[in-house]
Amino acid sequence: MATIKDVARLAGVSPMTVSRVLNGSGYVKEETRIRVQKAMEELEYIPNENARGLVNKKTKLLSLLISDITNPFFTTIARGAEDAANRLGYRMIFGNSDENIKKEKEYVEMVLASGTEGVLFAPSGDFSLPHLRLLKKHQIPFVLLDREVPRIQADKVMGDSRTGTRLLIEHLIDFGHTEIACFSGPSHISTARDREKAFQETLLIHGIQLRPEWIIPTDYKLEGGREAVRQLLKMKKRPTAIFAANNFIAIGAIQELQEHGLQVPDDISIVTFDDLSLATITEPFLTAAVQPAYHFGALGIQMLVDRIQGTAPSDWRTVILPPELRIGRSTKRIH
Amino acid sequence: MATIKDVARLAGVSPMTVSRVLNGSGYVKEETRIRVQKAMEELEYIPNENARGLVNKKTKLLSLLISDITNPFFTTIARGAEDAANRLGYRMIFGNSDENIKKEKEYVEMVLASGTEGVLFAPSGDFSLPHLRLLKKHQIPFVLLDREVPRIQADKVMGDSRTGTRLLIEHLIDFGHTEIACFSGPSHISTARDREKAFQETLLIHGIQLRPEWIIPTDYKLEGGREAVRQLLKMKKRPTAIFAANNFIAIGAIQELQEHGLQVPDDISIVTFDDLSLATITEPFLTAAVQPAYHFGALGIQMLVDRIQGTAPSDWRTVILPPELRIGRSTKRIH
DNA sequence: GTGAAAGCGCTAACAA
DNA sequence: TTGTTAGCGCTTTCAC
Repeated sequence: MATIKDVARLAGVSPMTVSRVLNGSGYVKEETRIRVQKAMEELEYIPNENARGLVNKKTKLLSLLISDITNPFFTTIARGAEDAANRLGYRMIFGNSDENIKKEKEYVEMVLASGTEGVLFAPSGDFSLPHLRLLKKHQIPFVLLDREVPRIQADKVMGDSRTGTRLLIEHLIDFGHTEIACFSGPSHISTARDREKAFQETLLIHGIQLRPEWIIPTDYKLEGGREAVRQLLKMKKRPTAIFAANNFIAIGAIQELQEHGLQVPDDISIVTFDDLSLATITEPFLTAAVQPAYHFGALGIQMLVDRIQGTAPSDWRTVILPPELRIGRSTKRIH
Repeated sequence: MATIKDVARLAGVSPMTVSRVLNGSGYVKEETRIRVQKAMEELEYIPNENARGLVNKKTKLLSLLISDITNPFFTTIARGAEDAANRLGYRMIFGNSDENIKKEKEYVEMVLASGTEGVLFAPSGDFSLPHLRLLKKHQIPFVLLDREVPRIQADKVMGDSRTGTRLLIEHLIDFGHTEIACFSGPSHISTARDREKAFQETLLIHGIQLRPEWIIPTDYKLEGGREAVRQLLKMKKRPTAIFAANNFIAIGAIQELQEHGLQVPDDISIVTFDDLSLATITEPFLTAAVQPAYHFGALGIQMLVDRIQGTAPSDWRTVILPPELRIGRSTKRIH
């Protein structure tokens, strides 16, 4: 592995001159520059970023921490983030916390240890607070993605859970449903709280009686949706529709319903947040409040880089990206 | 940001002692160790991995280069890789080459610059050769994933394109199809070549006449499938079934067919390699040769770490993971 | 224009 | 059991 010294020796200059050529800093005679560049190519020299970072703290490295790499919502965010980062001259590393606070901690420490200049952070939930505090303490700028964390000041790119939920529930009401269950996410995740609250509000506004036993808290995973269905099926009275707080819950629910011989939408309708992008093979199956995931990522990186380069306004910015109602085949008009 | 010196000062020892506590190397009096650990906690000390890597070349960092982060096949690989890496005490960074040789090059350089100990590499195609040579030159071990690259010696985790293709085509034949088109991938990708070849062989074995115009080369993306359909629809004679070389081609094809008023499987059947995991909402829609993506990743990391730690056999190993035929609703019996 | 010296945070090798 | 010295690959500062 060639070092700056090897290049210097081959080019017959000092390491310092090579460094100048590398960084385009200071004055270097055109002739010397060319000689150095030739030497770099010949040795297939690649500057050691660790060493560079050690000296000048500019690693041109950003991190993206997402909470579930198997969820298309987050991988699409990753794509948006990556494209934006490359456009702005930054490299990216990705970490997957897997909705797991311990893994998240490890990644935050790894991020700190790696010399990242900034973090795009999709927190696993409220318990992410200490991790964010840690980033603050180490003066690493970050942008919060998708989920709020109480008691933390930061730039944020958020969805609009309230509007999305309202659109979905009103679509159900429009289709004649008044008996609607809510498969909610974990209460330590802000979007889960917001969606559940908006669910209750929307019913209230439309004068629909709320049945507390139909609000089933679960997690944002397939198994959560399955478990919620099992609970629901034990009850005497069943709803005609389900509002699932995220895509995985919806799919798990559909799978479990299926296994119990219930068809969507014939036996029960279902709506959800976020789609599966690719799963929309023919017409979209899931009726969903679709969020612009790619823009979550791209915008987040933009804000992060603004903050790193000091071009962001001094007060924190929150951008809210609205969801769009996309009607699929998972909902059916009744009555 | 606290350094090892700060910790040393607070604990009243030399940096070297702190280093020993950190690494569990050498002898440290129990009492001293505790004092140092207290100091580390108090300062929320996180060792700078760059500096460590600079010294001892052991960064405990692995890289995964995948060719399309939006493809569930690859994200599932990522999960498998990550789990295995964590289990073995390594951290991971992910890079997405986006099937783009230029981006791939940038990532390889970034990987080299980052001090990664090894790379799990899903090459974008044959043109990845120079990048692999570069890794060799820098003595970074790597394991090739999913795709072969001619003229390179390496450990490999591969699928079995031949068997998978045969299973799919024979399923079609079994369903009465003899007029089958092949939407092939780019010829610079080994799996695409293998699948196309296996397609031809299987037809031959079953005495089915090959129609060269029905072999349509395209890329492994949605748009590729769409474009292939447009070409197909211009022809006088249309097949009753399509063999798509990967999942994205299949989906793009289905979408485009749909837009031309053709239904799958009623008007045309379709089979493909790899599923979309989540897209299998109810029963699986796509009839597919499903590959064990998670194991691709997990096994790849295992082999990589074996190589890094010198516990691998001296000659190169190739593991072939067989696909499984999963019959969905995208194929229909005819005659 | 170019180079020498010093140091970023850490650890291997050697001393004590 | 602990500390000192030197150096990983690079850049900053200052001299020439």
